[in-house]
Amino acid sequence: MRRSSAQGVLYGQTVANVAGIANSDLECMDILYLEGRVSAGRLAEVTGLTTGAITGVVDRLEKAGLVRRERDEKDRRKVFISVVPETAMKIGQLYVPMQQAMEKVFGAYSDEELRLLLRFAVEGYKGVLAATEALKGLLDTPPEKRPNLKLKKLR
Amino acid sequence: MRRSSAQGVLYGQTVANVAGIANSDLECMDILYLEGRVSAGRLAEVTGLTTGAITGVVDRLEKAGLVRRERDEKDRRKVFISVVPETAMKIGQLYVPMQQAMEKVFGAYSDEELRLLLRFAVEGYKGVLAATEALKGLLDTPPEKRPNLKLKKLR
DNA sequence: AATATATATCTTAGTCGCTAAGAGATTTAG
DNA sequence: CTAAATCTCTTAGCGACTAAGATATATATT
Repeated sequence: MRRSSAQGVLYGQTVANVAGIANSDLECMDILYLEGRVSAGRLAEVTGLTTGAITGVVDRLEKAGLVRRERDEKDRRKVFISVVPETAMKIGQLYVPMQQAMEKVFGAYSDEELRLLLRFAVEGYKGVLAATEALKGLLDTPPEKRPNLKLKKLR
Repeated sequence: MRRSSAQGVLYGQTVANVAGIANSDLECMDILYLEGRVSAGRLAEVTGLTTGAITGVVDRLEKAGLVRRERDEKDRRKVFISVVPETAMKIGQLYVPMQQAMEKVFGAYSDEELRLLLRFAVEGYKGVLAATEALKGLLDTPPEKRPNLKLKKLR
């Protein structure tokens, strides 16, 4: 599964490269697909980038016609980002090979087996989230018991 | 699963950040763990970086004491990279939360269910590889039928 | 109402890893 | 025994990122 994950990252890099956008830009497109309309700050949160970096990401994506900025009328400090479906579709096409490959993989399982895989996917995601929390904890609490590499402070 | 994968990438970024090395550096450490002793060129191949970038990666990792360069005595152009286990272990410790979380997830399944998950992992990896191939094919064969974003040529 | 504090995004300067191109060293082919 | 191929490293320049602070708007305090 680690290998699949690594290979999946490579796939994404190729897509970004071909589409002529940066990796982070594509990552943000992905989030926008998954979460829909999202504020700039939330993008920073989810990607782990600074808000300054997100400004750059959205600038590039907007110039490429892939997303739109929309000021929130309720809270005029906020900027919502939303994908422009017609343009974003072109990038989506580059994922067709991946989708087909996955359909083929999943097609080999019975409904009951798929239920197990779904359960695993959900539980696995919870696990990764828990691990992320635990890592943060590991970094906050124990002072000097960690690998004494030169630690850079965490954002 | 896409979400898990994205979150896993974030986890890795945090690890790299804390360890004071670049993302690509950590990715290479990962590959070195999985594949053992590997040539600089192979690292470039697997990561999708240029050989020049790999030189930088290995320079930094070597300076941090995480890997060693070894010239191949059979073919003296080649440079093999291998991890220094004692030092690399310190980074490995940062993956303990992830390992524990995964053990917990997998612990909830019977042997038979685990066999299914293993089968899925193997087939899934094959699928991702196939998709990568298909993507390359998609880029080579049809000339102008692709998303007409400004295409950067592929490495 | 007026001021202070907090929040959300953007701006700027500087840093760092990456690519492209080519150099150096070694191996393989003709 | 020269020529071409292969592998790594070097160099110059570029572009995305961070850190810090500026700007604009919202919320809390008096």
